[in-house]
Amino acid sequence: MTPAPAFFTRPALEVAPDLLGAVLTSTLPAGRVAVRVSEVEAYDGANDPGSHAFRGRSTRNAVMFGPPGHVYVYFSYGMHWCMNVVCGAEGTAAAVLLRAGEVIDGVDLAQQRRGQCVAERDLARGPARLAQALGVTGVLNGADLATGRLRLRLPATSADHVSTGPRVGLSRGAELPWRFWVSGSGFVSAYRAAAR
DNA sequence: TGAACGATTTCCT
DNA sequence: GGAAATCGTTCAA
Repeated sequence: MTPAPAFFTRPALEVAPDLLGAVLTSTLPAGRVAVRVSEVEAYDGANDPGSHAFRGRSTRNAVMFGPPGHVYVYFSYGMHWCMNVVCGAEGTAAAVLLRAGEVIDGVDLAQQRRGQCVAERDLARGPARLAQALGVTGVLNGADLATGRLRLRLPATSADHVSTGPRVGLSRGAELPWRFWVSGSGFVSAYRAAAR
């Protein structure tokens, strides 16, 4: 089922676990790739020291403050793209980072983007890997999930078992258990404690 | 105007 | 287990 607009108009902490099992499909000139989401992280704008929006609105994070149901794509470490689903009421800057998933359609294209030697299990296991497998870059920043080249489909029933834990790679706010993943899934990123 | 660092990945030892 | 790659954003001066 395609989620109703109201699905996204909730706090990130409520939307995040509901996204587990959802299928994200990118339809671009190169072809179509679909990924079943197995790991996410919640970011709660103004109150969250780990969020890009913690210090207020800026050119980069403007999309987070916009209407929910859109995609926030950012450039990281000078070489990687990562994608979020904007949620919460407009102006709240809440978002959910898609950290990992399983490629269930368009495996050939995903492998072409990621590299022929990459194992199928590793095609979208990690936030930057997931974005690369789907062909997501900055040009899709702000794209609307309802009408754009990216579409989201919710599972008939929510994930059976959900695990929670600390978020990955943050120097601040890392103690909050705002990471969610499908228990026992092999398509989950490897945890690494924040550097520093 | 400059310096530090990051919601990461990959390759090396 | 450790470090490099690489650049836009942010913060300090």
